[in-house]
Amino acid sequence: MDNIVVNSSSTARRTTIPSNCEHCVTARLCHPALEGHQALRSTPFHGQKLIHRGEHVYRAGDPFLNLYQLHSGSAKVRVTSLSGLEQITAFPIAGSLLGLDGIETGVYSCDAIALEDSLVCILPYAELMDNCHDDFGAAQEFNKLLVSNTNQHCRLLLTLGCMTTEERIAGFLIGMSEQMAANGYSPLEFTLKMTREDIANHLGMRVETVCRVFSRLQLASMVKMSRRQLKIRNVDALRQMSCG
Amino acid sequence: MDNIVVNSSSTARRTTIPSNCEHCVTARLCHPALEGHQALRSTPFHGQKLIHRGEHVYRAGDPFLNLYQLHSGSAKVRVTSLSGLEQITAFPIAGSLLGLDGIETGVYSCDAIALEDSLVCILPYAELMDNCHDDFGAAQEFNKLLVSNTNQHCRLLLTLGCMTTEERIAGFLIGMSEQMAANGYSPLEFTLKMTREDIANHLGMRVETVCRVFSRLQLASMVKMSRRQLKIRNVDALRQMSCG
DNA sequence: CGACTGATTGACGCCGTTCAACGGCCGTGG
DNA sequence: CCACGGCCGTTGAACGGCGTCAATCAGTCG
Repeated sequence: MDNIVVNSSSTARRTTIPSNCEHCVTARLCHPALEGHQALRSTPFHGQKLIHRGEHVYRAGDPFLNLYQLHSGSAKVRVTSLSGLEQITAFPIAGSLLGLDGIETGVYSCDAIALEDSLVCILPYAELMDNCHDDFGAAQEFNKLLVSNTNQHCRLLLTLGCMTTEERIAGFLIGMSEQMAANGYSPLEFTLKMTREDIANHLGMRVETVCRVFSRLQLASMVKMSRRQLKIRNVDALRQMSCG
Repeated sequence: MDNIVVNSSSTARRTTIPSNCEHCVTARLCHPALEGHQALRSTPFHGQKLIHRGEHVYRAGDPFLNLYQLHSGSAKVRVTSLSGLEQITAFPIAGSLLGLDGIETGVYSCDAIALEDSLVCILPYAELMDNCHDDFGAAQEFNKLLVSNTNQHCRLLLTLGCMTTEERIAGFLIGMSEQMAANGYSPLEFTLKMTREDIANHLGMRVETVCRVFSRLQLASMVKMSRRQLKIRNVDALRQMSCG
């Protein structure tokens, strides 16, 4: 139901609504017509954009105009303090909505950076708001989406505030696994698209500690890792270690 | 402009719109009529509720019906994991809106607990949504409010992920100070309403460490503390220590 | 092929936790 | 009113987990 079609670069230049979007998780927001509301029957399609690995989807400080839905690929969302400290707050994958942080002030407060070549759908916020204006159901869905983001951050706060490094890593892997499953991929075998450095930053640790924990998990036969390729051998043990 | 009238228990049983609310930060959401929109001219007032120190405003797991605006007093918002780990995500004070975490699933995901006897305004979510339906400006304000919440959590993530204990405490005090200033209280002299334990939990530390850092700050003449009464002696040093 | 970035492992030291004891404030009840 | 008890806050000493520094290795890209 939530199937996301995998990146196919041939769709990068389309100017009509991609047929993929019929199965898209937020299709109702993009194209309310699909839901049979008497609202806008059709929403202009504003195209997709190919973001290469390492490039920004948007930057902190840029004027907030669009939301971006990750159609394929993956990214990291990063917040930076005045003094230059950086914290990665999320690793969105296909289906995720990016750019919400700009809603508060009209300026993005985070950076979103592609972890691999990724395709994003451009959703002009003004038009999305128009849709919400006409389709109150969509507006309420949108509210839920905003709060869902907040609640995810709460869980991460709990991780950073209360857990040991082992628990953080275990929880991180379980989370990634579930995210994969929710998108129709294998939950037990996938590749981590981010560096150890990124993982460390996200979890409030150092690279070396991340490596050491990975080594220990491997020694305990809970996972098998070779570079970024991951195979989970004992989900239950991992889940137990992650503190629920 | 953002003045919040201090708790007066005589208002606890009012059944009409309290005159205080004219200056309330979210008055537009509660009472859109005040903004001259052609939407609802008047919104039913659903009363206030006195919450004693230590009592819950709402509990995780309760069905989500109302938002609560803290009219006076203060609270802590806490998220709890399945395994019983707890993390305090915020210390809202007068003017803050509580209960947003329930929007995602229709069930509150956090606990909100009063730190002192506090007065909350009850805002039935359904009626607030009705207002937003009729007054699209209010709906957009509400979106900003939701995202503002998320962005605050991002800053806390940065604190927990990147900062030393001293930087966390300094940042915490600066934050409290600014919150006080924004509400018309003295930014340099106020009382912390939460326990050391609460502060420690919020900042991902232990009580003993919190005490030790406080002691050091006092030794350095940056603050003067006696129990929960706080006087800031050197804001600049504190702000610098807090890592911007 | 060579330089560079990312990943891994070891040795060491420090910051923050843990454990323990004490002091002080406050609410309660006599 | 005072006496008591419990919670909150503070301080000390010792431990240990994780960060720091450094060296090595493995891919990757020019």
